[in-house]
Amino acid sequence: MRIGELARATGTKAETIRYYEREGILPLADRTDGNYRDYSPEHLATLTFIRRARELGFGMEQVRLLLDLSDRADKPCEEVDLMVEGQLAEVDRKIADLTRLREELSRMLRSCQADRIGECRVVESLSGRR
Amino acid sequence: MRIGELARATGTKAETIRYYEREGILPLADRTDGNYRDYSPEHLATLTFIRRARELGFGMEQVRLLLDLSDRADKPCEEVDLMVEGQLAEVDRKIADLTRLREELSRMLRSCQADRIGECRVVESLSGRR
DNA sequence: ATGCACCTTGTAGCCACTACAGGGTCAAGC
DNA sequence: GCTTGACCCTGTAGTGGCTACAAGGTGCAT
Repeated sequence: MRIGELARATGTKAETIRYYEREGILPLADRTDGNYRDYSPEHLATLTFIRRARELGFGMEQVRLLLDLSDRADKPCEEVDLMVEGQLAEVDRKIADLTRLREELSRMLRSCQADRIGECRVVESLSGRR
Repeated sequence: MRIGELARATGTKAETIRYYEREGILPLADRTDGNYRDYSPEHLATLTFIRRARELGFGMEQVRLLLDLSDRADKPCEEVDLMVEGQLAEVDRKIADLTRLREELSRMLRSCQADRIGECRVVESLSGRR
Protein backbone atom coordinates (compact mmCIF):
# COMPACT_ATOMS: atom_id res chain seq x y z
CA MET A 1 0.00 0.00 0.00
CA ARG A 2 1.50 3.30 -1.06
CA ILE A 3 1.45 6.48 0.97
CA GLY A 4 -1.38 8.09 -0.99
CA GLU A 5 -3.61 5.09 -0.52
CA LEU A 6 -2.89 5.03 3.22
CA ALA A 7 -3.54 8.74 3.32
CA ARG A 8 -6.96 8.35 1.69
CA ALA A 9 -7.79 5.37 3.89
CA THR A 10 -7.17 7.31 7.11
CA GLY A 11 -8.00 10.88 6.12
CA THR A 12 -4.40 11.94 6.73
CA LYS A 13 -2.18 13.95 4.39
CA ALA A 14 0.88 12.21 3.03
CA GLU A 15 3.05 14.91 4.58
CA THR A 16 1.58 14.15 7.96
CA ILE A 17 2.29 10.44 7.56
CA ARG A 18 5.91 11.22 6.74
CA TYR A 19 5.97 13.54 9.75
CA TYR A 20 4.77 10.69 12.02
CA GLU A 21 7.53 8.52 10.61
CA ARG A 22 10.15 11.20 11.29
CA GLU A 23 8.82 11.50 14.84
CA GLY A 24 9.20 7.76 15.26
CA ILE A 25 5.55 7.30 16.13
CA LEU A 26 4.71 5.32 12.99
CA PRO A 27 7.21 2.51 12.21
CA LEU A 28 9.34 2.72 9.09
CA ALA A 29 7.72 1.27 5.99
CA ASP A 30 9.35 -1.11 3.54
CA ARG A 31 10.49 0.44 0.28
CA THR A 32 9.71 -0.60 -3.28
CA ASP A 33 12.39 -0.77 -5.98
CA GLY A 34 11.56 2.78 -6.87
CA ASN A 35 12.06 3.87 -3.24
CA TYR A 36 8.35 4.33 -2.58
CA ARG A 37 7.11 3.58 0.95
CA ASP A 38 5.15 0.32 1.07
CA TYR A 39 2.76 0.07 3.99
CA SER A 40 1.34 -3.06 5.65
CA PRO A 41 -2.09 -3.55 7.27
CA GLU A 42 -0.31 -3.11 10.64
CA HIS A 43 0.71 0.35 9.55
CA LEU A 44 -2.88 1.08 8.67
CA ALA A 45 -4.01 -0.08 12.12
CA THR A 46 -1.36 1.97 13.89
CA LEU A 47 -2.11 5.10 11.90
CA THR A 48 -5.83 4.69 12.57
CA PHE A 49 -5.05 4.44 16.26
CA ILE A 50 -2.84 7.54 16.13
CA ARG A 51 -5.47 9.56 14.30
CA ARG A 52 -8.25 8.58 16.67
CA ALA A 53 -6.13 9.40 19.71
CA ARG A 54 -5.16 12.75 18.19
CA GLU A 55 -8.79 13.54 17.41
CA LEU A 56 -9.59 12.85 21.04
CA GLY A 57 -7.11 15.55 21.95
CA PHE A 58 -4.17 13.46 23.14
CA GLY A 59 -0.77 15.01 22.49
CA MET A 60 1.95 13.21 20.59
CA GLU A 61 3.74 12.04 23.74
CA GLN A 62 0.53 10.61 25.09
CA VAL A 63 -0.21 8.91 21.79
CA ARG A 64 3.23 7.32 22.01
CA LEU A 65 2.41 6.06 25.51
CA LEU A 66 -0.98 4.78 24.44
CA LEU A 67 0.60 2.91 21.54
CA ASP A 68 3.13 1.31 23.87
CA LEU A 69 0.39 0.31 26.29
CA SER A 70 -1.85 -1.09 23.57
CA ASP A 71 0.87 -3.60 22.71
CA ARG A 72 0.85 -5.13 26.17
CA ALA A 73 -2.31 -7.18 26.12
CA ASP A 74 -1.54 -8.67 29.53
CA LYS A 75 -1.17 -5.43 31.45
CA PRO A 76 -4.02 -4.01 33.52
CA CYS A 77 -6.16 -1.31 31.92
CA GLU A 78 -5.47 1.00 34.80
CA GLU A 79 -2.85 3.14 33.11
CA VAL A 80 -4.91 3.56 29.97
CA ASP A 81 -7.94 4.47 32.02
CA LEU A 82 -5.92 7.01 33.98
CA MET A 83 -4.77 8.63 30.77
CA VAL A 84 -8.31 8.83 29.46
CA GLU A 85 -9.46 10.30 32.76
CA GLY A 86 -6.68 12.84 32.61
CA GLN A 87 -7.67 13.81 29.10
CA LEU A 88 -11.29 14.06 30.17
CA ALA A 89 -10.29 16.42 32.98
CA GLU A 90 -8.26 18.48 30.51
CA VAL A 91 -11.21 18.75 28.16
CA ASP A 92 -13.46 19.76 31.06
CA ARG A 93 -11.03 22.49 32.00
CA LYS A 94 -11.00 23.80 28.44
CA ILE A 95 -14.78 23.74 28.26
CA ALA A 96 -14.96 25.67 31.52
CA ASP A 97 -12.48 28.27 30.23
CA LEU A 98 -14.37 28.68 26.98
CA THR A 99 -17.68 28.91 28.78
CA ARG A 100 -16.32 31.79 30.86
CA LEU A 101 -15.12 33.47 27.65
CA ARG A 102 -18.48 32.89 26.06
CA GLU A 103 -20.28 34.53 28.95
CA GLU A 104 -18.01 37.51 28.93
CA LEU A 105 -18.32 38.03 25.18
CA SER A 106 -22.05 37.70 25.39
CA ARG A 107 -22.24 40.14 28.30
CA MET A 108 -20.18 42.63 26.30
CA LEU A 109 -22.49 42.38 23.33
CA ARG A 110 -25.60 42.93 25.44
CA SER A 111 -23.99 45.93 27.10
CA CYS A 112 -23.53 47.86 23.87
CA GLN A 113 -26.46 50.22 23.66
CA ALA A 114 -24.61 53.10 22.07
CA ASP A 115 -24.06 53.36 18.37
CA ARG A 116 -20.78 55.29 18.36
CA ILE A 117 -17.48 53.77 19.38
CA GLY A 118 -16.84 56.75 21.63
CA GLU A 119 -19.52 55.53 24.01
CA CYS A 120 -19.31 51.85 23.17
CA ARG A 121 -19.23 49.66 26.24
CA VAL A 122 -17.61 46.89 24.24
CA VAL A 123 -14.57 49.02 23.55
CA GLU A 124 -14.67 50.30 27.12
CA SER A 125 -14.61 46.86 28.61
CA LEU A 126 -11.70 45.87 26.41
CA SER A 127 -9.81 48.89 27.70
CA GLY A 128 -10.14 47.56 31.22
CA ARG A 129 -12.36 50.44 32.34
CA ARG A 130 -15.22 48.54 33.81
CA MET B 1 7.79 53.36 33.36
CA ARG B 2 10.25 50.58 32.58
CA ILE B 3 9.41 47.30 30.93
CA GLY B 4 9.44 45.25 34.13
CA GLU B 5 7.01 47.61 35.79
CA LEU B 6 4.69 47.50 32.79
CA ALA B 7 5.02 43.73 32.78
CA ARG B 8 3.98 43.46 36.43
CA ALA B 9 1.15 45.96 35.93
CA THR B 10 -0.40 43.95 33.10
CA GLY B 11 0.60 40.38 33.94
CA THR B 12 2.66 40.14 30.75
CA LYS B 13 6.24 38.91 30.42
CA ALA B 14 8.79 41.45 29.28
CA GLU B 15 9.63 39.21 26.32
CA THR B 16 6.01 39.30 25.25
CA ILE B 17 5.93 43.09 25.43
CA ARG B 18 9.00 43.26 23.20
CA TYR B 19 7.33 40.76 20.89
CA TYR B 20 4.25 43.01 20.62
CA GLU B 21 6.55 45.89 19.77
CA ARG B 22 8.29 43.87 17.05
CA GLU B 23 4.89 42.93 15.67
CA GLY B 24 3.98 46.61 15.53
CA ILE B 25 0.94 46.11 17.71
CA LEU B 26 2.31 48.11 20.65
CA PRO B 27 3.84 51.48 19.67
CA LEU B 28 7.56 52.05 20.12
CA ALA B 29 8.50 53.37 23.55
CA ASP B 30 10.85 56.26 24.24
CA ARG B 31 14.32 55.30 25.36
CA THR B 32 16.23 56.47 28.43
CA ASP B 33 19.91 57.46 28.27
CA GLY B 34 20.81 53.88 29.08
CA ASN B 35 18.67 52.67 26.15
CA TYR B 36 15.93 51.30 28.39
CA ARG B 37 12.37 51.43 27.06
CA ASP B 38 10.33 54.12 28.82
CA TYR B 39 6.59 53.55 28.67
CA SER B 40 3.78 56.10 29.01
CA PRO B 41 0.30 55.63 30.52
CA GLU B 42 -0.98 55.32 26.92
CA HIS B 43 1.23 52.31 26.47
CA LEU B 44 -0.22 50.83 29.63
CA ALA B 45 -3.75 51.40 28.32
CA THR B 46 -2.93 49.88 24.94
CA LEU B 47 -1.24 46.85 26.44
CA THR B 48 -4.17 46.32 28.80
CA PHE B 49 -6.48 46.40 25.79
CA ILE B 50 -4.31 43.94 23.89
CA ARG B 51 -4.15 41.53 26.81
CA ARG B 52 -7.88 41.62 27.41
CA ALA B 53 -8.64 41.06 23.74
CA ARG B 54 -6.15 38.16 23.63
CA GLU B 55 -7.68 36.64 26.76
CA LEU B 56 -11.04 36.78 25.02
CA GLY B 57 -9.53 34.66 22.28
CA PHE B 58 -9.06 37.26 19.54
CA GLY B 59 -6.07 36.60 17.28
CA MET B 60 -3.36 39.16 16.72
CA GLU B 61 -4.83 40.42 13.46
CA GLN B 62 -8.18 40.92 15.10
CA VAL B 63 -6.57 42.70 18.04
CA ARG B 64 -4.91 45.00 15.53
CA LEU B 65 -8.30 45.73 13.96
CA LEU B 66 -9.93 46.28 17.34
CA LEU B 67 -7.18 48.71 18.30
CA ASP B 68 -7.66 50.64 15.07
CA LEU B 69 -11.42 50.76 15.61
CA SER B 70 -11.12 51.84 19.22
CA ASP B 71 -9.32 54.97 18.08
CA ARG B 72 -12.26 56.12 15.96
CA ALA B 73 -14.67 57.38 18.57
CA ASP B 74 -17.05 58.70 15.90
CA LYS B 75 -17.50 55.44 13.99
CA PRO B 76 -20.52 53.22 14.55
CA CYS B 77 -20.10 50.27 16.88
CA GLU B 78 -21.29 47.93 14.21
CA GLU B 79 -17.92 46.62 13.15
CA VAL B 80 -16.79 46.02 16.70
CA ASP B 81 -20.02 44.25 17.49
CA LEU B 82 -19.64 42.07 14.43
CA MET B 83 -16.17 41.06 15.50
CA VAL B 84 -17.38 40.17 18.97
CA GLU B 85 -20.24 38.18 17.48
CA GLY B 86 -17.80 36.36 15.23
CA GLN B 87 -15.61 35.53 18.18
CA LEU B 88 -18.63 34.36 20.14
CA ALA B 89 -19.56 32.02 17.29
CA GLU B 90 -16.00 30.71 17.19
CA VAL B 91 -16.05 30.03 20.91
CA ASP B 92 -19.40 28.25 20.57
CA ARG B 93 -17.97 26.06 17.85
CA LYS B 94 -15.00 25.14 20.04
CA ILE B 95 -17.26 24.37 22.99
CA ALA B 96 -19.37 22.12 20.77
CA ASP B 97 -16.27 20.29 19.52
CA LEU B 98 -14.95 19.79 23.02
CA THR B 99 -18.32 18.65 24.27
CA ARG B 100 -18.37 15.95 21.62
CA LEU B 101 -14.86 14.90 22.67
CA ARG B 102 -15.92 14.87 26.28
CA GLU B 103 -18.82 12.59 25.54
CA GLU B 104 -16.71 10.20 23.59
CA LEU B 105 -13.99 10.02 26.25
CA SER B 106 -16.58 9.49 28.93
CA ARG B 107 -18.31 6.77 26.91
CA MET B 108 -14.95 5.03 26.46
CA LEU B 109 -14.26 5.06 30.16
CA ARG B 110 -17.66 3.64 31.03
CA SER B 111 -17.19 0.89 28.44
CA CYS B 112 -14.06 -0.52 30.07
CA GLN B 113 -15.19 -3.46 32.18
CA ALA B 114 -12.19 -5.67 31.58
CA ASP B 115 -9.03 -5.37 33.61
CA ARG B 116 -6.50 -6.49 30.99
CA ILE B 117 -5.54 -4.41 28.01
CA GLY B 118 -6.10 -7.42 25.78
CA GLU B 119 -9.84 -7.06 26.28
CA CYS B 120 -9.94 -3.37 27.03
CA ARG B 121 -12.68 -1.58 25.14
CA VAL B 122 -10.81 1.70 25.52
CA VAL B 123 -7.90 0.39 23.50
CA GLU B 124 -10.29 -1.28 21.10
CA SER B 125 -12.16 1.88 20.39
CA LEU B 126 -8.93 3.75 19.78
CA SER B 127 -8.00 1.10 17.24
CA GLY B 128 -11.12 1.89 15.29
CA ARG B 129 -12.63 -1.55 15.93
CA ARG B 130 -15.95 -0.54 17.32
C1' DA C 1 8.52 9.52 -26.31
C1' DT C 2 5.31 12.05 -23.70
C1' DG C 3 2.23 13.23 -20.32
C1' DC C 4 0.44 12.86 -15.93
C1' DA C 5 -0.27 11.22 -11.34
C1' DC C 6 2.22 9.94 -7.87
C1' DC C 7 6.31 9.65 -5.07
C1' DT C 8 11.03 11.34 -2.90
C1' DT C 9 13.89 14.55 0.33
C1' DG C 10 14.60 18.82 2.47
C1' DT C 11 13.35 23.15 4.18
C1' DA C 12 10.47 26.87 5.77
C1' DG C 13 6.19 28.66 7.59
C1' DC C 14 2.19 28.84 10.83
C1' DC C 15 0.62 31.05 15.86
C1' DA C 16 1.71 33.55 19.97
C1' DC C 17 4.71 33.41 22.60
C1' DT C 18 8.89 31.63 25.62
C1' DA C 19 13.62 30.72 26.69
C1' DC C 20 17.96 31.40 26.45
C1' DA C 21 22.90 33.48 25.47
C1' DG C 22 25.84 37.10 25.89
C1' DG C 23 26.20 41.41 27.08
C1' DG C 24 25.05 46.43 29.10
C1' DT C 25 22.98 49.78 32.97
C1' DC C 26 21.95 51.39 37.45
C1' DA C 27 21.53 52.05 42.38
C1' DA C 28 22.89 50.50 47.00
C1' DG C 29 26.24 49.24 50.20
C1' DC C 30 31.17 48.67 51.56
C1' DG D 1 35.92 53.29 43.64
C1' DC D 2 34.33 48.70 43.45
C1' DT D 3 31.32 44.96 43.82
C1' DT D 4 26.88 42.91 43.88
C1' DG D 5 22.55 42.02 42.13
C1' DA D 6 18.45 43.37 39.88
C1' DC D 7 17.19 44.90 35.92
C1' DC D 8 17.59 45.84 30.94
C1' DC D 9 19.29 45.17 25.83
C1' DT D 10 19.46 42.43 21.12
C1' DG D 11 19.20 38.36 18.60
C1' DT D 12 18.15 33.71 17.84
C1' DA D 13 15.98 29.31 18.42
C1' DG D 14 12.43 26.43 20.25
C1' DT D 15 7.44 24.98 21.22
C1' DG D 16 3.27 21.54 18.75
C1' DG D 17 1.50 19.44 15.10
C1' DC D 18 1.29 19.83 11.22
C1' DT D 19 1.24 22.15 6.23
C1' DA D 20 3.21 23.98 2.05
C1' DC D 21 6.33 24.32 -1.04
C1' DA D 22 10.63 23.40 -4.31
C1' DA D 23 13.15 20.47 -7.11
C1' DG D 24 13.51 16.28 -8.70
C1' DG D 25 12.51 10.88 -9.43
C1' DT D 26 9.06 6.79 -10.66
C1' DG D 27 5.39 4.27 -12.94
C1' DC D 28 2.04 3.54 -16.21
C1' DA D 29 -0.97 4.64 -20.14
C1' DT D 30 -1.03 6.49 -24.59
